[in-house]
Amino acid sequence: MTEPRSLRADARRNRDAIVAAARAAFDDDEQFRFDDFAARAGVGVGTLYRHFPTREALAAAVYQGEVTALCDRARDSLQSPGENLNLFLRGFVDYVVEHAGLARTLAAVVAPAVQSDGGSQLEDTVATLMTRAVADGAIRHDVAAGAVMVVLHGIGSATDRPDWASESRAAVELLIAGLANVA
Amino acid sequence: MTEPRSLRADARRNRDAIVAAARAAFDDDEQFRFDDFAARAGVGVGTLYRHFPTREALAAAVYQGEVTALCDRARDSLQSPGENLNLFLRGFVDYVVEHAGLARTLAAVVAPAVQSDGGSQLEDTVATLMTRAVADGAIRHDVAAGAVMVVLHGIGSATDRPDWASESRAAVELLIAGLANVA
DNA sequence: TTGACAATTGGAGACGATCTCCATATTCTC
DNA sequence: GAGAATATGGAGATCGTCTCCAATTGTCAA
Repeated sequence: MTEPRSLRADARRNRDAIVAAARAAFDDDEQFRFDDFAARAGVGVGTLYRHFPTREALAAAVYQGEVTALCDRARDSLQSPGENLNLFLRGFVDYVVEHAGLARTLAAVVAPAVQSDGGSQLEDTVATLMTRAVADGAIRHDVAAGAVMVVLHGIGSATDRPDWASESRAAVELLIAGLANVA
Repeated sequence: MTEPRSLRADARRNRDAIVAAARAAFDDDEQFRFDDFAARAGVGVGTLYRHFPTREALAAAVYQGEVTALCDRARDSLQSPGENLNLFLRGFVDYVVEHAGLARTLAAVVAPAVQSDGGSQLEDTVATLMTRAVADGAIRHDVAAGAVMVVLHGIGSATDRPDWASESRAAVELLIAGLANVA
């Protein structure tokens, strides 16, 4: 998914160091000049720019890692399809709430890049969970994954609201209620 | 709400011209250097900076105007409280979809400033509509306006999704379904 | 191991956007 | 209409972004 093209050992090391440094900085909600990420990762500016031509590219790489971690959780659950979906949605909020700084930064920077890589990974996971839940009769069949994504998007980008954490949880419950099969 | 402090006539004129120019530029999704807004409004850079110290401040002023226009609609409706709320929510999506460029720019820039002015105006409107709908037994009583705000936030900030418009409409229907009183 | 070649690096400096400052111009008050 | 208060504009300082290439480091065949 990332780059099957083999990177020279030092290049890969530097790349990873940069992503790790950026992740840490984002998570702490620190504000950095783009060049500073280089210093922080112990590499030169040139290196930073070769690996990540733009701030968005860097954010996308961090985002990618986060999303993968998040989606991996969806596989381990042994509940019914309906419960599975609900657990994933609630887990999503918990994760995002736990990493507010990260969410804030990523939401601000990553939007356009998201379509390409990690965005679809998240969407695929949601879509799969929903398809199974529909087959199980647990949720309505007439709702596309995209609608759910829009709500999740809101959770990720409303971090500046004073009462964001609890409101986000409430929004997910609202979402789950809306999805429920009322047949 | 904006500034009760009297501004000199020329100052007010310039301020308005800047906001109008910015609104137009945002709506067209044009990308501008901050200084260019000055030229566009026919004023000097200094004037721009005095009125709007930051890009955010300018975006917030535009946002403020938009939100006011939006909330004014809520007053004219003569339906039942429940229908009223639904109409407002659907109207919100329509408006935002209609002005995607504006939404995109504002969502990207305005986040922190939103709390102060226009943000609460929107939230107040939603809260009022919800309170009435609850009183009328049309929607659940256990959902705070904040949860709805988070969803609306998602609609405003997911503009980069390829199928954003229809997904946003679907998200609102999901929201309305979730709010429905299932008693 | 070693030499030759390719990939990668670092950071000085060019570039360009942002923002400050203040002499001048406009509006307001009496 | 004079003086005080307020607002203006844009030249230039400032500072973050990004390019470029000589020097370094990793790779691999012999």
